[in-house]
Amino acid sequence: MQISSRFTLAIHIFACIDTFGNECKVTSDFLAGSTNVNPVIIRKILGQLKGAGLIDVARGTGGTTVAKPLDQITFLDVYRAVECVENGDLFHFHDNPNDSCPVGRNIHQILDDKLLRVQSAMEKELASITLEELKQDTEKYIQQECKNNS
Amino acid sequence: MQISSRFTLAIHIFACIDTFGNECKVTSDFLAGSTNVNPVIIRKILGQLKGAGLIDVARGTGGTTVAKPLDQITFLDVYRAVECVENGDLFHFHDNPNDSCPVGRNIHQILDDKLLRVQSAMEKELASITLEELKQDTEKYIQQECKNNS
DNA sequence: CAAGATGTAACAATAAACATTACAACAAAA
DNA sequence: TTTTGTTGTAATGTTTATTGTTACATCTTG
Repeated sequence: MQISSRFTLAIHIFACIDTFGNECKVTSDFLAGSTNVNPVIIRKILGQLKGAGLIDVARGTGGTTVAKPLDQITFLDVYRAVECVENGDLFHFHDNPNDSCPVGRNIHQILDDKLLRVQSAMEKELASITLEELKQDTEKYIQQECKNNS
Repeated sequence: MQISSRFTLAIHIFACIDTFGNECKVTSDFLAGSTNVNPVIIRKILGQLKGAGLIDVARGTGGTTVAKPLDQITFLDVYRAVECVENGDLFHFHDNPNDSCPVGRNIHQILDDKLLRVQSAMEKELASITLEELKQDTEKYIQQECKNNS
């Protein structure tokens, strides 16, 4: 299965805060409009991002802001915050390999480090992308679009 | 969500062929025993591996063999064969970002290449592991176990 | 032909994602 | 202080993919 859309949603949320945060209040309804996803789903993701210390959400009055400098938040932080994979493991292992078979008994010994290598390679790349880069690119593409329409 | 256990099952299957292929016939029932997974699930995976040209399955008589030299099959080949992710995309993107929002309209432009970078890093690592390495390690750990018991 | 496999269809069970309604708790402005 | 708009969250439903299971036609060889 694919990695939950919670991740791309979370990134989309940050792009919205970057773009609209100065002009207007970024509420869960606003984000629901931009992403085309139910506001309650958005609020759940906001809760996870808040729990990870990446954003602040204003109770009562409403609105979301980023809690840390953008170059200090990576895609990996976001990925981990929204818990895309259970237990942090990218690969789902079959549950009860047969203990009385030499292969079944040793399959974890054999495989686990290899799977971890793959997972680490992926996470390393996630860690190399910051929200600052996201902001730069978001501005770039939106401005490009403006030029094309003038 | 995590990547389907079809992948680790497929690798487990190859480890069994490596280990038992010379001594006995590796049938779907045998593999079901070692993995502790239903034979029909095994047969479906065997069908996918066969479709990708990685193994031969003997109709009627039964039994599975590897179709290519082990150092010419990578974990990536196996991963792709068992179709762990839809459409080949590791990340699930929310379906209909709002076209009338500047961010919603551009989110794919902004994100797609970054997601691809991450996916490629992961696939590159998958491609670096061969079934030859798997076989070596399988033998190693099983022999280690024998020593410990003597 | 008989025996033991594979290939596959059909259906059930489970689990996670995502949607939706509803409402209490909250903070600020009127 | 009441109103207004928002967040937090529970409860429930819908959908989709996974995995399990039964059943049986098909195949190969002895």
